[in-house]
Amino acid sequence: MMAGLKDVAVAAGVSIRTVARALQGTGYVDSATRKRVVSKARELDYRPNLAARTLRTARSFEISVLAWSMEELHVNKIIGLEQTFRAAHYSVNVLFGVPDPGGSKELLDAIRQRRPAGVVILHAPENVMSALARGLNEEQIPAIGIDTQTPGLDSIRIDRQQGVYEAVLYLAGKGRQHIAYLGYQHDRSRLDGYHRALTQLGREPIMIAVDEAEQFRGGRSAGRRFATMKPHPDAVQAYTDDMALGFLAGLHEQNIAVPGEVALIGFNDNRAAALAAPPLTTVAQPSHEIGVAAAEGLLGKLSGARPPAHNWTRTLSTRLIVRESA
Amino acid sequence: MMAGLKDVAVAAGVSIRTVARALQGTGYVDSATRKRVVSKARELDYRPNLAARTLRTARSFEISVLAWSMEELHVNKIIGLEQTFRAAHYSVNVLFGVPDPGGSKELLDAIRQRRPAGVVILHAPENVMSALARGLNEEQIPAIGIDTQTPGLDSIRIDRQQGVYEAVLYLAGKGRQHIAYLGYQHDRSRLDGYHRALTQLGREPIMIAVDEAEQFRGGRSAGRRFATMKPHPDAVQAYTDDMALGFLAGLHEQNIAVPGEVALIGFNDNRAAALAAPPLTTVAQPSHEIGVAAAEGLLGKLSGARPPAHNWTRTLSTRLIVRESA
DNA sequence: TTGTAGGCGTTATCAA
DNA sequence: TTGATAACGCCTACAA
Repeated sequence: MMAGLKDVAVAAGVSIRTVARALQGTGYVDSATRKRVVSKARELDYRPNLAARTLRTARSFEISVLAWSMEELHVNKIIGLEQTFRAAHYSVNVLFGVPDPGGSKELLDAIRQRRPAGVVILHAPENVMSALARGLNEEQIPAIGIDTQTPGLDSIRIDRQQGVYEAVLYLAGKGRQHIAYLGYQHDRSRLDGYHRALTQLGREPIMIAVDEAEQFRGGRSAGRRFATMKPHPDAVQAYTDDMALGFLAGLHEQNIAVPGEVALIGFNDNRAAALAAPPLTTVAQPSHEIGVAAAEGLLGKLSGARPPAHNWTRTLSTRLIVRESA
Repeated sequence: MMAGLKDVAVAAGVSIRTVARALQGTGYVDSATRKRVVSKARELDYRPNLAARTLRTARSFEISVLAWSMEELHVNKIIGLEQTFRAAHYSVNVLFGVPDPGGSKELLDAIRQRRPAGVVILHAPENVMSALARGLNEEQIPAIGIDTQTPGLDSIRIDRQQGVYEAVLYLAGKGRQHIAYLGYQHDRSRLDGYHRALTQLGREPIMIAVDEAEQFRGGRSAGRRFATMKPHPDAVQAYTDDMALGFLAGLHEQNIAVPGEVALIGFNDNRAAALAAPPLTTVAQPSHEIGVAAAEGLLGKLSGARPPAHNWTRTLSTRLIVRESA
């Protein structure tokens, strides 16, 4: 059996209370006593019973992480989360996607029952997010979002705009003259970065608009049309790696050389980017770091520390990974 | 505040003992009373306090999942695990890799402290595995492995041999005459499947041996040598998608057409396979199903059900995903 | 500086 | 068929 407070108390010849004080370092304990207690505790391999502690303090040491999908990019964030929380003696449990759309109620119930110390919410559709944020607020459960924009929910964000901006300047620095953007018209963040860079360079933007929801296919059909495009780009910044890889596939079918004829940069640094022919240069999200930052933010809240200026919301920078496609 | 047993008891005008009996359906309760209790419980949205229950019963409803890396293939397994366990009212918490090699002690401690109802172990180096399996055995914590071979640990396995066998027959069925295997000499499972198929076809095996640990690079340099190979294959079964994609990159540099000149099949169905140019035909692991099977196995153990013939160990089949490369 | 005692919400024993 | 009541292991107000 695993040793409890009482076992240690008996072994050290003191009361339970003294053991508790000695172990958690709070209150006065004679230093000789403390030493004896600590050594006995170690010897018996004492571990607090978390269930008892949670029952007593009404405060669990679990963090629930809510993920609607488990796309590759989330994985490293979650690893960052888990490692940081574990180091702080919290354990993480991940709840994966609620299938039904009206299901935020059900999800909230699952969370409430688990009574987590805090919740991390990965990016999800806005309606789900706001319902959830409201619910957690009512329950007084501290929460932090990753890549969310919901009002009232602190969030760790990624500066996509700046990432694309820098990538485009990199392309220009390599001597590319006609730098196009491949992506959706309606999604602003990256597109704004592109426009900012082109304005600064004093060049005309070239938009290769994709309207297909499936990114690889959208990129691929754009790649197939490449030869007919006017003006003819010699560089392309894509919305994501998926789309860039589709584009690459389309170009490949047309025997257009990358980076010879066109340089290509993706976004996200999916694993597939490194495995492409040629390996894709791309703008990487600092996924692991994002997870760590979110965990730190939530731990800050839990510790009751005074929030910093931006209320725990932070924006992290991307990093350009140069491979062979540009 | 969340309603407890006592609240329900007061509301229903009975003792808490009766409420407990009514709710867990054990022991005699007057059916009218039961109805009243149940309806009150629902009305008050009663949820058992899991910490209290765990403290009392010394039995948690948590499953620890041990993963040393979070490579893409593991993700779907873990999702399958989590969903299956959640449906059975268990929650899953994932512990990610211990960096230090002698760290299985530390990991074991983390597990012991959490006192999980059971543990799922994803494939890891054999020395770690066996230390862990022994430790869990000593602690009497039920465990199941995924893709492990450790004696004494039940495991859900994948029939890679058969998967490659079928893929090679598929290539032959497409009229390919010279089917090569690209991979490591020392790794038997897939290679055995390849040899079995070639023997059945009455053809000579063609081995393209890779000795580089980094699979993409190994595959790529093999692809670059392709033109000089004798006998000259018109089809290749690769060890993994990573290696296949490297091979594809090498071929691409040499302007060798796929599947025109060479057909190519990968293994694993990594996401990158679908995003290649051309999209890669590959042998898929039934990852989600593996997770479900592991969860079911462990739940079976937990329920104390009599183990089936193979002691909860099962082997699942792969599935050929036909895309454009073959 | 140390110890006693009560309670967190459940389950389970024993009586009624 | 139901109800007091003890106990799980920990934390902490209060007393010594």
